[in-house]
Amino acid sequence: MLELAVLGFLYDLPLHGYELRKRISALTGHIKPVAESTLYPAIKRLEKGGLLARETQPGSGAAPRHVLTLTPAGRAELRRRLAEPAEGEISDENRWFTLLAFLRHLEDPRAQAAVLQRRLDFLSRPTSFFYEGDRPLRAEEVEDPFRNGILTIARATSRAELAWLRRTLASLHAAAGD
Amino acid sequence: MLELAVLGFLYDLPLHGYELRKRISALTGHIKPVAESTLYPAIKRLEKGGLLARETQPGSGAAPRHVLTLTPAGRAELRRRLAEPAEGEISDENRWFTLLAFLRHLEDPRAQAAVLQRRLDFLSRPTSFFYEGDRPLRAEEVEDPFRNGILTIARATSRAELAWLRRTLASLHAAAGD
DNA sequence: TTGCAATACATCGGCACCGATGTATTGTCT
DNA sequence: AGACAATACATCGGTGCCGATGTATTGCAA
Repeated sequence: MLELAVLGFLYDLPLHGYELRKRISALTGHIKPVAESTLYPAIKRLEKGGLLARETQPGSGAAPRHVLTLTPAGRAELRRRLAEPAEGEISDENRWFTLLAFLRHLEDPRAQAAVLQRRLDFLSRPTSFFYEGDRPLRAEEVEDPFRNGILTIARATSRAELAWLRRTLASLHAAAGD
Repeated sequence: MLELAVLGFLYDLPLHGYELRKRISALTGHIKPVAESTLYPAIKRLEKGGLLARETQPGSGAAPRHVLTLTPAGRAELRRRLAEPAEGEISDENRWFTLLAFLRHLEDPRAQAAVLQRRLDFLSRPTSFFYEGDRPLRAEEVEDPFRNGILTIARATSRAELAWLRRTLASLHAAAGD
């Protein structure tokens, strides 16, 4: 999730770590804050993997800035991660949102549609948080008001997202000329 | 999140690790699968902390079962974690849902209401995933269809959850005689 | 002028998580 | 008879995450 965000933001333009941190905080910070002690090692990892290069730029701020630029390998890697997301990227809303935030970088509407389709398939599978044996329970069958809330909210989210997915898939298919 | 689920399930009745795993998988497994190699160390941790006790029960299955029971300290700890959740439990939907799944164990409707109120406050804060300077952008202002989707879906979820929160808070206050 | 917040980076130790792998038994399908 | 899934636990190495802490500068407010 973190690495995807780093690659995603740098795909647009080179940034230094601190600026990157502010952008990631704005994107997902209200849900799950990003610690500096997580970001800087992540940058180092990506650098060691040849996905980004750093150029030290003195002046302007306090400590010398390290401006980070994606290498061609880094650009390819972002596109790969967007086109072939792990199952967790599809099922976990937090990670899915991060992926969505950068999906435009995939350019090919067919590839974008394929990713949305995976999320649609996931949301279409009949799953619940609560079961009676193997049978998923509906909200109406759950007496506990808090567990009922989980199902009520999840259903509303699912409905809204499915509608959006279908709408967006239609316009992507139109764009691709299908 | 994992520890909370363990404590939550055992609050109802003693279970062995394997059964615990199945219940946790049913609860959150479709979002984020739980690995055995994460569960067993977590059980050990809680045991070492004096929150649960294990009783070896031979027979029945394959390997001898370790039936896990919450100690009084474990029961108190669950109530404490439910009553005083960390900020991440409030902001992260996955963790919030886990908390909701066991909030009934808190019994006192006033304490339950206080927790729901924290979530309501969080959802009421004007935040976005995208900003222009400091100003949060509305869905209508975001051209990228995927980022627009994030805001559209988040708004629908938020609306549904706020309605549920207000409804449930009202009935909790009624139950508490406020 | 003293102090604090913001800018900008970095390290370290502890710990949680996970995939891989191992052990052993029961039940079922072929 | 043999294969395989399910039951039931456990360990180990690698790695990512995080809080605490450190360094150094700029700029604003008390």
